[in-house]
Amino acid sequence: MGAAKRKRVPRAVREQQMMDAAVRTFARCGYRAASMDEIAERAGVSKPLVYLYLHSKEDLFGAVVRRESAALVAAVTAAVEPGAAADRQLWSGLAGFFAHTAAHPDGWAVLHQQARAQGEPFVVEVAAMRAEIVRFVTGLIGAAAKEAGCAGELADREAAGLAHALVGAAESLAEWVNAPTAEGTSSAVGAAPDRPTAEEAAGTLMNFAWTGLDRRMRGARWAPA
Amino acid sequence: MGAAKRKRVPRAVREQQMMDAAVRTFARCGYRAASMDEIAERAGVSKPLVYLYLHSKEDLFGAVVRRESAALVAAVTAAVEPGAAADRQLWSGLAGFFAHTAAHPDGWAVLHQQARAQGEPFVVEVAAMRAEIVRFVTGLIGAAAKEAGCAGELADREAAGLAHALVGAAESLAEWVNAPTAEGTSSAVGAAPDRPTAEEAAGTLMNFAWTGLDRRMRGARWAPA
Amino acid sequence: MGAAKRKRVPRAVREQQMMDAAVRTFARCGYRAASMDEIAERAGVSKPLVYLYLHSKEDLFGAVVRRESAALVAAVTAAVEPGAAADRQLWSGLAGFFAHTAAHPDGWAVLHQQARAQGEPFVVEVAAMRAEIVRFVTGLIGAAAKEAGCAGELADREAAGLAHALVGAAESLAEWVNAPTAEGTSSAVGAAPDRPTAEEAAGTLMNFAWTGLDRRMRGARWAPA
Amino acid sequence: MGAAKRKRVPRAVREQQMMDAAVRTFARCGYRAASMDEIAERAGVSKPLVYLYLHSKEDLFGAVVRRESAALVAAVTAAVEPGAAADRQLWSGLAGFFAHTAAHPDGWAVLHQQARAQGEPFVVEVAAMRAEIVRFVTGLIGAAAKEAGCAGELADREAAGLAHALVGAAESLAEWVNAPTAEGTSSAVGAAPDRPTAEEAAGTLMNFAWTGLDRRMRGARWAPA
DNA sequence: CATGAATGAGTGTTCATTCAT
DNA sequence: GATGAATGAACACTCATTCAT
Repeated sequence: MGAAKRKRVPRAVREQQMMDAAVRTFARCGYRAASMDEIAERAGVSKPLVYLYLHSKEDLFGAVVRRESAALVAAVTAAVEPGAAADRQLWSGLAGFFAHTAAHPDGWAVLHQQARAQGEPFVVEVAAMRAEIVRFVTGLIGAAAKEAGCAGELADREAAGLAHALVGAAESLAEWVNAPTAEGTSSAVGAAPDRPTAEEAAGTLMNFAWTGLDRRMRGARWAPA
Repeated sequence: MGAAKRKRVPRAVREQQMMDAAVRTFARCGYRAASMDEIAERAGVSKPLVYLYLHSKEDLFGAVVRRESAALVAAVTAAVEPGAAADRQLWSGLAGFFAHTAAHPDGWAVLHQQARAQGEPFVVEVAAMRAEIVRFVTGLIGAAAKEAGCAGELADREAAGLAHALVGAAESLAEWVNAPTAEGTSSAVGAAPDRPTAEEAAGTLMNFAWTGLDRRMRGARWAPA
Repeated sequence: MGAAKRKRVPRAVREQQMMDAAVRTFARCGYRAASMDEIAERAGVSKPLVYLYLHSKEDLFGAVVRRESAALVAAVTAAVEPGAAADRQLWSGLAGFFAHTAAHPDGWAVLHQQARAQGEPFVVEVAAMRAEIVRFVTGLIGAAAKEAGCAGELADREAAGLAHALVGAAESLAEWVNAPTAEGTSSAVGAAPDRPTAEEAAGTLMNFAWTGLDRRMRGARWAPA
Repeated sequence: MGAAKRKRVPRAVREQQMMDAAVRTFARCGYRAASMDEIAERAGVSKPLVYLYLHSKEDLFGAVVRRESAALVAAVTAAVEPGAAADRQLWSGLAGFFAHTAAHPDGWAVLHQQARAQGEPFVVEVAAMRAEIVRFVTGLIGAAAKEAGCAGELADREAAGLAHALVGAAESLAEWVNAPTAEGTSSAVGAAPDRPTAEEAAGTLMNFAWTGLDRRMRGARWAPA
């Protein structure tokens, strides 16, 4: 009696609620500044329950990082059309990336800003996820080169470098595009009219990157002199 | 005996020593996890002296961010040849950027990872510095468009977007190139034994970006269909 | 084993224990010199618990001041016989005051010496309590004047001044009476071996003050010439 | 050169300047909260000089207490007319007391609020000074009793109690009278019109106390029944 | 004589974490 | 299963105090 009796909720659901609260809190305060008290309160449970289910702050953060990493990779993977041409695949993957980060800014902040700022265990985890994406992009670039009929022209190492650059460009663009206004909900009914959609952002980047890649794959080169 | 008892050192010098220690500590532990005790010890002074000169942890971090920001901007600025062609300027600026981040990884980590993960005062400060660089790159892209004789073709807003993408690509490449070991998990290509020089990294990026920009400025466009 | 490990005690009780410890510590060391460590130890709990319940040193001191103020006012109020004559009421109130300060010397020290030596928030609080008592005494003086049939003779402002003087006299007497040892330096009379009871002290003060008030109310005046 | 060369000043003068600064600082912040840095700065000298002359914070506070004690006693002593009648002497002494405390509120605050709130060494010192004044008043009361021709009627112990009460009443009245407006300068050109002068305050107190004493000395008594 | 440089020791405060109920 | 009660360990910050110059 009294303050709205807590409903009995299965463990899996409670864990998700806790992680939801943790994502928000970690994104807004940073890993260290976020307190377990605040997370528990935001999740609407008592602190010992958080420890019972998720064992420690470090474990909780790790779980959050893994969940958000998986969600991002899943979103990008689901966005690409498997059989399409390499450029089309790249474009749709980028669109998926922009859409997901726009829809889940807190998750993206945890991955991109918080996890990378903490020590060993987390940087590695998020780096692995990023490496997976880079590898995927590297593959697309290689495939495109093959499609263009000039396989040997582009060394594996250079392709990897280009993929890294492209992924970095996408991240930077995502931050720029999502920055000014605050946490939009997913449905996006009231989005500002001048904020580009995910597809537009992907188009802008392709416009810049793909043409460069395309010419590079055909043997063009820039030299300082 | 032992650790040179209480050497008298002028204030300006001590402040630099403290900030050096702070850069290392903040880069390795993050802002919150770094303790003033550790910073003081690494600087070879007592904690009260740090407070006497730099007033608070927040002030110290701010001073560090400003010093490293200024150093990075100075390095990039010093690297470009003022009268040269736009592409040449871009290349040399990129080379300066890669060289500086490779030479000062801790400073770069503080700017790129730590300061952006903390709240209001610092994100703004480092964002301002980044904006300055983006503006410079935007200017170069505009100049290049003019040199190429196709001024009206490229909207200001698109040029800014391209600049953002390019800076992001450079940051990403810098992290890849300067990484202690490769982040590959499975088989992968792995890190090359010979880390590329700053000029090489700048070349790789120009090779990818400039050719794309060049074609884009001449009206080429990529479209999803 | 040893000091009763972690006994579970309800919050309300623990808070009183903490405040008891705080009263002793603040009275003996002063507000600033008292350390939260010492208070916690004397209360038999750990420091974080003190902070969990009482939030800060300032809050703790404020809570102590309020509790002791209320206790003193309650003791004085409870001592007076509501229907009695004004002089009788005054006498019994004084007796209550002397009895309470003698029984709770630490509480009295916190109110009279420590709280008044600290800044804004506390001086005001204790001044308000004192003003309440002064107001009560002022009322009694006025009532006595009416009883004596000479209402207009005594201006309100003079009555307030007399009340202030009387309260000050009582405070001073209380300190003298409750002093651990006499403060005489040279020969002096020294402390009497038998400390007067509260009723005796009240009598002494009435003997001095009431006769003066009585004559003053009948129009007597002292003039320097 | 540069910032107004400090004039060479004899030690005795410098010490007085330091103690002036200390009185202000101790009165406003309290003993513990006052920092030697602030005192030195307010005195316009460097901190080591304060230590050279006054050895420690405790010594400095002690010196201040002694100086202000002596000044108060001297002011009261100088105010009484040696040969006059006892009541006249008491009145003029009270007037001296009110005048001095009004003119030196910081000194009075240090004696009455700060010194009494600190531990052993200072409470004793200020208590001794107070005892001296109480003894003087006790003597006056005895003399008055003798003048009134009823020596045996008033026991020494009761006279001492009355003196304590009278001194307490004076202190309380002084605080009431000096409280509302802030630190007036000594000359008192712009004093509020409704703040009583020292002579008026002394008159009020005599009006109340002396008539009571007078009757008491003639054998009158108040009794609870 | 006077001071900038320097520190040991301590303060209030917070947090992740556990147990008894 | 869920929670109020409780703590060990650490951290940012301050201050009285002393040398070397």
